Amino acid sequence: MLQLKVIREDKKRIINGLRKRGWQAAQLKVIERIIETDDRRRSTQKLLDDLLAENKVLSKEIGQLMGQGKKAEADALKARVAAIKDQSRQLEEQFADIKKQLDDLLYTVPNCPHKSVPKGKTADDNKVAKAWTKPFPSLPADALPHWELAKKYNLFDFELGVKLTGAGFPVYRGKGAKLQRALIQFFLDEAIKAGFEEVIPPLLVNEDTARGTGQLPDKEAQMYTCERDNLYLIPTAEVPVTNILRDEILPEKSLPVKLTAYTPCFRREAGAWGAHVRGLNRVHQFDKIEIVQVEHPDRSYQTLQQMVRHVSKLMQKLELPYRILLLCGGDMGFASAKTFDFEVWSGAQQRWLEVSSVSNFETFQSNRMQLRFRDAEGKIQLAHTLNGSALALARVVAALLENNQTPEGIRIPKALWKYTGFKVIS
RNA sequence: GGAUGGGUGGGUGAGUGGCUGAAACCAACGGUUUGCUAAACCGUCGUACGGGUAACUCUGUACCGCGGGUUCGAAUCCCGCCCCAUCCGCCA
Repeated sequence: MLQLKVIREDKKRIINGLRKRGWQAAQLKVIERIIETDDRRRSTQKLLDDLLAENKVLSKEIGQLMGQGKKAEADALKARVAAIKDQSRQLEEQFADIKKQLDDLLYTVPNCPHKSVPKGKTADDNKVAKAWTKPFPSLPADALPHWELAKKYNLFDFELGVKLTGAGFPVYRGKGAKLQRALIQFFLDEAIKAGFEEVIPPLLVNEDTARGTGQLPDKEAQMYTCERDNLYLIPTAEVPVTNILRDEILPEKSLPVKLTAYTPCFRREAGAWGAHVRGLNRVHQFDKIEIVQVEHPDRSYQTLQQMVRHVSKLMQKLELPYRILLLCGGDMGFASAKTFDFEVWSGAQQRWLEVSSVSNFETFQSNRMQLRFRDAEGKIQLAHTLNGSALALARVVAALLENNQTPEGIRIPKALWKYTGFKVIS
């Protein structure tokens, strides 16, 4: 969530930012409400603190009087303390109430877009940051979409997944499974080469962790839950990996923290089913390699660019036609200040598929998570968090299969040969 | 799942009702000494939210797993919850 201090001191910038997300005057009123509520919180706290301070002093006096055997005088003070207590109880309730109101309001405000983020409402307003200028792969007229290719070459099986679990849980098999594993290994190796430390986190997380990265309360419906144990299946490795640093105060010299993890991701995608979701285009369980960085605020936008370059390199090595979009305010995620999406061209479907999203969250996550560092002057500041998919598998596989189909079989890009052990699927 | 023992600052760990935001030690940081390193010595060394200030200093409150209760006063006593460790059972 946004920092109160920033909302108060930088109100204009925040309001302008929210306008870029398409916020109207009526919605923007929440900013004033937040400031008013915070004013009430402060004045209530002052009253309460003063009362408690008096209480403390009197209590000490009573103790001394009792020690000296001056019982009558002590009793007189006790009466005053009792009155204070009544009052402070009331104030405490008020204070808790105001604080809750304030938090509830803060939870409704998304991150303020960076100044370079274009204004816009929907995906149509996104800017192409890097277009694909080379020709698309030329496929035969009877080119098959990946779900047909999967049947033809026995690579994965949706019906079987339905039998075992339900729709959206594919079973990969044979060379399809091997390809999956090869990609995971390839992506991890590339991340490690780029200086990320690999971690293998739990796939189930507790409530605090889900709250830390903002899945709770914003995206609760997106997650699968284990109610009995009060745990959540992770929708992305971002959740456990970023939370590794929750409630930490890092020394400045340890920045940036660079972590990577391969995990399956579980998403309910409730209500998201419609056109264009056949095959691997949208599934409930998919594999993803995530890269996470915790960075000094002064350097986080350089770091964002560096992460974009890393993902670009992956695309190039896999010989996939891709483009990079700079998301407009209205299409950005709730927590993000700036996001680049990567899309690969899916030859047989003749459409772009989103395979990566690289974002700078600035202090939006770290504020909620209390992820801080001690700067050169010894002051404690919130760190910036960034993350990106590098890469999400299912759709990459879809594009790979479709784009590389030939009459002789499906060509595997050279970069993967040493991982797959085969050059063609036939 | 059953039994027992625990949760205190970055770590170890003392603390049973007021003198405790918390001893001591370790780690860390700064300094003295030193040719360098080490050792020794000195010093600093929790967080959050307020008030005040031009600013540093100053100042109030809260926090000893979480929530509630008793009391003039709670890290300390009582109740509920959560978590952890060990043993047994089960098991990859």
